Amino acid sequence: MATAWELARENGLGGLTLRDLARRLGMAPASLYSYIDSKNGLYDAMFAQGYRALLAKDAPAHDDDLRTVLHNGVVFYVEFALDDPVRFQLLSQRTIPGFEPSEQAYAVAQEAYDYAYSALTAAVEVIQEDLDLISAVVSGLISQQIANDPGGTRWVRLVDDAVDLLVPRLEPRPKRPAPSGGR
Amino acid sequence: MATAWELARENGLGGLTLRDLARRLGMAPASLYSYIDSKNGLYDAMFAQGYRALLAKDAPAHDDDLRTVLHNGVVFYVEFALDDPVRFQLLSQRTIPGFEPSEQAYAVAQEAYDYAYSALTAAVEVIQEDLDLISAVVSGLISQQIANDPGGTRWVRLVDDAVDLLVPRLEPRPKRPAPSGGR
DNA sequence: GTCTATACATCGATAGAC
DNA sequence: GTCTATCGATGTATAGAC
Repeated sequence: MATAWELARENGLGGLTLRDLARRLGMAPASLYSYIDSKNGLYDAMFAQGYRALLAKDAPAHDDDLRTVLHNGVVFYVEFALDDPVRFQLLSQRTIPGFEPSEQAYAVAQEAYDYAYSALTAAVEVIQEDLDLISAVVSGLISQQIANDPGGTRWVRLVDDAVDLLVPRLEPRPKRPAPSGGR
Repeated sequence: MATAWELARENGLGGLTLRDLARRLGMAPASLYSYIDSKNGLYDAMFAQGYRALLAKDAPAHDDDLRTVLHNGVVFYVEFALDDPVRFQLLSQRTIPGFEPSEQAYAVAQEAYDYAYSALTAAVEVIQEDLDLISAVVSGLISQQIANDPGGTRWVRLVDDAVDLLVPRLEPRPKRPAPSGGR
């Protein structure tokens, strides 16, 4: 798996070939089929592993201040994505023709997203549209950064501005701790 | 070109093969090389043609109201993108391994972006960071829509909300100081 | 079980005849 | 311009040695 990621980073996600992988592992290409059932099976394993890496990353501490929570959450995910653009491409964009994550792999993805949003949903009352808007803004920053200024900071440095955009929309609905009963 | 787009829409951008293209055109695969120099050359021609299609699309009329200008502009580009998701993938995402638009094709892209932003830049004073933030939000909405709810409206229907997010950031700096009083 | 060896269809691309 | 023939590389798959 590590070697597969390595090659994907070198030659692009779609540029990954089983023959290259076998060569670097010192194996015959056919031997790979003892570990994977197909190339898409390899992508599927990488997909799940990618989201497990997100789950393994230390989430920012929960906080009372909405802006802090949102800011830390956005930075958390942007860091994760830009740390390995190829991984982001596999996890968040549908770019490999014919590849569809399996049900099990998709379940890991779902769990990871819940994890990534946990601090936010704990801090304020949010509806699905809020999360969708946030995901659009954040993934937009990341994908523009990767596609149009790889290795640079042209869009990453707009993270604070993006948070400023989003905070007012979420602010009017502070979550009440519910002193008596509730929950 | 039309047949190439047709096949790309059917089999995905990366699923386009010269053999399929030749077969549908009733030619031998090798004959294609009288018209293109390589498969990436074909992608390059499609890239330029895609942006020429954006330039050919009727831009929304300029308007005094910032919100209207921004809203129309966002709808203008979102419509263009979702009208042909494969085209959006080629034009705005770096998804084909080894493909890099040529200098000429990139010039068309630049011209198209100036065109797409013309109404906005005419209405208010904007800096590069404003445009980058807008492009991130808009492309984020589009790519999330295509990747996670193809054919649906889950993210498209958030266009108004996205505009609401952006307007306050652009508002405090009206371009026309207004002859003597406030507008 | 894991490997080597090999086969097959398809891919982008080239050479050369007409 | 279009064709046939062919190349090396690729994904996939099977047979069989150890």
